[in-house]
Amino acid sequence: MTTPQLTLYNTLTRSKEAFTPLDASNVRMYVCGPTVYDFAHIGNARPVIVFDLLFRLLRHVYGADHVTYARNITDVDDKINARALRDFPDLPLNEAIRRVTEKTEAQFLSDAKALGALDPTIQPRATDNIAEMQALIGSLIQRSHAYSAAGEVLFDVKSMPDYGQLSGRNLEDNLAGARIAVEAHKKNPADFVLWKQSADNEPGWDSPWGRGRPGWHIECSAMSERYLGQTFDIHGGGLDLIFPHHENEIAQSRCAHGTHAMANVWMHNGFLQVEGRKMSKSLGNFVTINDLLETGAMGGRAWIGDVLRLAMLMTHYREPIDFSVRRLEEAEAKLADWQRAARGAEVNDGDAPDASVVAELADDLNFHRASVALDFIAKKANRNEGNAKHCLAATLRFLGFGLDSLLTSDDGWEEPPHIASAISARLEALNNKDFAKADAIRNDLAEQGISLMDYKDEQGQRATRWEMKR
RNA sequence: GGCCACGUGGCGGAGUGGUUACGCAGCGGAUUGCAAAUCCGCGUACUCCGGUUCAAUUCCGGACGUGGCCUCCA
Repeated sequence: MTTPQLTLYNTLTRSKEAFTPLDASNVRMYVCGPTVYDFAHIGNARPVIVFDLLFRLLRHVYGADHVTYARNITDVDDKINARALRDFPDLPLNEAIRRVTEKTEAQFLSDAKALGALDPTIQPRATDNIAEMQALIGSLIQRSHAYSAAGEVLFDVKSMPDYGQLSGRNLEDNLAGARIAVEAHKKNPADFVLWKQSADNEPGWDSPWGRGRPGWHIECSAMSERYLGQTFDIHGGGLDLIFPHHENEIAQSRCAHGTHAMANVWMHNGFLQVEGRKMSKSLGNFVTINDLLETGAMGGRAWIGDVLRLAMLMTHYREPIDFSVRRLEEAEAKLADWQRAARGAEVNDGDAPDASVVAELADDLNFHRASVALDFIAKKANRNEGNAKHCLAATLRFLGFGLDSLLTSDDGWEEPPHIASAISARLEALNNKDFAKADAIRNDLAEQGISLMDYKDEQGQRATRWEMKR
């Protein structure tokens, strides 16, 4: 099989580029993960899903053992401290923080799994990489890219001539905004914190610059270096992270290592709105992933992870999305169509996905065009052409979708035996032309949420299959 | 105020300097005891105003609208 050429949009150059890994035997991708202080909302789900799709594609193209995907867990942050103090005021701070971060991290991992995302190769925690961050800060100071002032260590943006490349901003633009509070101890208003001192009631680690904690940007520089190297292939995250977070990561990593690039390709997913409005707690349209999976927060009912995944991927990853009930319904109907068409196929994990679907994804993750190709395969499967059914099933699995999640029920659900006996009783009634009895059985099952579909099997005999009604 | 995206038929959504995807919903037909599912067929849309061009939804300029960043927010 020929290896498809990947093309990816690079924020750094504002254009689509052919992708060539630094080392095809170890393709390396870093994505900014969650700060674990609260439930992840539906907007947080987008990068999880988008970069999972890219991870799957990279594994397909370069081999599953030749891709390293790191997604961090930020477990040191002032919002976490605030949450810990609020929720566990009676516990020692460190214990309270641990409660908050462990619980939130477990919730995030369970959400990601429900969304069909593979585990990243590595999920490093910030608190396990404090020494690496300190080493990086030390080398920035040594190279005169950072300085101490008022108990903080700050990055000196003026020391980096091409600071601002990713976001297309220059220091003058930032000044023009004039909304950055000019702090007297900074050489330049755009200088940002690498290390800050902690008060006794704040979490802290000993360091050459006193007991303190890292700034927000330094952790990603430290962890990506540790796990992926000083320069790697792809760095991803949400659009909002371009500035300042990713800009500052680049500044830290390149200046600390004296490299020309931190990552070759920078990818950013678009934002989403909910029912046409910006998602916010005050508008009452703030929905978490967990709300969608387990409550009636949208549309008065719960939605399975597969449906959320498709609803998210229906739109190209760089475009804005209006997340709505109608969108969820459409995704659900589409996925049910595919699952019906793939029904009964036996697939194994390694079975190859359809080449045309892969080719569409290879063009900057054009999932929508891939889904058009899937529709085409589904149509062939419904007409029983060739191996279309198997191909469809293998491709759905490759894309991270369940094969019968909408037709039966949640994983682990077992078909009650009475369904099979009711169906055979109905078939017997039908063969006796006792339609009243047959319809009574059908109605009875319908009330239990089971809908029936009659068809002719390969011998031309009447047969019936069932699925869950949603 | 500065910078940056986006604006396609009822809805979703790709793409293209001229032949005008595709899906959902809707309509018609086939099939079915009736349904459901499935199959076949049917829709000439590209915010507005200028400009470039033989030709613009597609390129350029402007307007309007929506959103993002400039505030450790995906």
